[in-house]
Amino acid sequence: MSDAQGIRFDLPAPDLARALIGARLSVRGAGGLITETEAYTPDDPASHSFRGPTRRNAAMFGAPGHAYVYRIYGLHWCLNVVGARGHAVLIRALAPDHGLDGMVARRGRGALCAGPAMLSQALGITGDDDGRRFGTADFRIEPAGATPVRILTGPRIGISRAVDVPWRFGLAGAVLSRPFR
DNA sequence: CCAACGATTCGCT
DNA sequence: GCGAATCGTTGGC
Repeated sequence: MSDAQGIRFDLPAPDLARALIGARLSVRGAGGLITETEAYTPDDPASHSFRGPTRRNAAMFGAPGHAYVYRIYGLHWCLNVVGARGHAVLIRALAPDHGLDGMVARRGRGALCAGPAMLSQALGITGDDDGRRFGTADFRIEPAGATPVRILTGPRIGISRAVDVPWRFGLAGAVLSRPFR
């Protein structure tokens, strides 16, 4: 049949993080296959949602399938996909497959999408996208293909708490922010 | 109120 | 490998 199965967003972050590996993210005409994700849950000390709703993390406590975009180090933006209430998945890397010209224009020299802030810059994602719903032509995530993919796991990057929890996921052999070991 | 610190990246050594 | 950039959020007094 022709009905395209959409992604089920209403999941605990670790499950959604795995499901998003190999899915296609498209933002205003640019995007590609998601190759690296990290999961953050409400009872996770490393998560922005750990201390309950605030102005910044409001989207994490909103409806599933929306974006949570936050500013890091006062200068970069990071994109998350909201799952079940208080759960979110950080998109850390992408294998670009369309809209390359725009990405190059926004990124300049260097890797395009091999890190959460690089990816946001390449796709033109900013705080204006915080709370936006995935599902329109200009802002969407399509499910991974039926082809089985090998998914690597490991500890998350750049956090100072719950450093050993293995909630980082990556597509084997793809562009990543850092290698898995 | 004020000080410290990021779910990072880039450039230089 | 190391440190600067840069500012909103957080946590302590």
